[in-house]
Amino acid sequence: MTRRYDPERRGRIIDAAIRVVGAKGIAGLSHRSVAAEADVPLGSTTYHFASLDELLIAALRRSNENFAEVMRECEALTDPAADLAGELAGLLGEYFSGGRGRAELEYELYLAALRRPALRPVAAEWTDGTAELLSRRTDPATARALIALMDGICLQVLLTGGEYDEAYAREMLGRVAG
Amino acid sequence: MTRRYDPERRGRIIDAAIRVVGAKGIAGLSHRSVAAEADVPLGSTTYHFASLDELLIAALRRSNENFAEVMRECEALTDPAADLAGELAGLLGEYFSGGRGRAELEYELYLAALRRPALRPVAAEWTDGTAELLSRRTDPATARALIALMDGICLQVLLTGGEYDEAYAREMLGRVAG
DNA sequence: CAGCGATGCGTACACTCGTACACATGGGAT
DNA sequence: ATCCCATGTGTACGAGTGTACGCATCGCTG
Repeated sequence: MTRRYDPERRGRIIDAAIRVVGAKGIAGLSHRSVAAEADVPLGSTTYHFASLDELLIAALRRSNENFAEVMRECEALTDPAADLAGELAGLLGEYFSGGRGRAELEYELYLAALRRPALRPVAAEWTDGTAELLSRRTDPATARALIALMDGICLQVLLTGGEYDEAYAREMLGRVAG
Repeated sequence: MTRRYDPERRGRIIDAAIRVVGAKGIAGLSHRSVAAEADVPLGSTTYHFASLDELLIAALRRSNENFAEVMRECEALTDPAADLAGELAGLLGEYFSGGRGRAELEYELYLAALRRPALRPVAAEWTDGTAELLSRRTDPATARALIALMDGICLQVLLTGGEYDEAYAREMLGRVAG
């Protein structure tokens, strides 16, 4: 809003919340744990975010922006000559290459919308935004199905503790893309 | 394992846990809330399930059995003449027809494996079992992809608050099935 | 420069939770 | 018949939580 003594404070609290969720999961997220991680007093977190849901909304939105940037950087996605399925499968490969940590964190925030209606609009923003990005290469319905399949593949890896198989992902994404 | 004064007690606690998760989510699951729902004293829940993870494992396993039974009942899944994609899309239609409650509950238990390694083997059991069932109609890789796509479609419905579109699901499942 | 609202800070309270533990009881083994 | 242990019960404690509230401090506004 207007000026603040510490204009960065709100943002630093969001960053701290993301680190806390990454380290301890949403179950470990509390006003106090965030305050400690951000090195601000307890009252400061409750002032900027009246409820934990508000904080989660901000964290999910930032997480979405991070991923969206990764996809925008992938120029090949807009190149009509490139193999769309292969590009997407490669993207997921990079996504998992840095360990499960990042994927776990971002999916945990995303999946939190299941039980928190307040998060659903933000989750929908991400789905719609990504679908629009992919719509430059296919029709909207196919774009949504590609996202669904990517989500499902990631979940199988994350939930069962398996390994990501890029060739398999490429094959199946290719079938959907047609 | 051997005789108990109340041989049903353990089972009743699991049922109560499922009801609690359905009503308040995993976040609302505690030894006390389960004990109240099952109408047993607090000490009884901590005796049968040393940790909440143990209780979640039992609940997820029971939830899996419920869904597996639904799939077994669907004889068309083994009929080589039937349209596999159409059958699966119809199955999901029934799944959502009774409201979001049941799907929310079962997915919440399933997704809990993301942050609880103890649940991953149980989640993997479900994936493997379903894949095996579907393998009577296609190759194993395609079976897994069908499950992934179904998971992704369900998630899009549940996370964004949208409606389930059976025709769309059938079309996309058909592309994967080939 | 005076005042006022936004922002920041510290503390206290009521509540829930997991856990531990002492004790009761019934059933199967010897 | 006796004993032992799995099972069942009640209570207490310490830790952690959300929330509220009073006070401090800064910056804009008039």
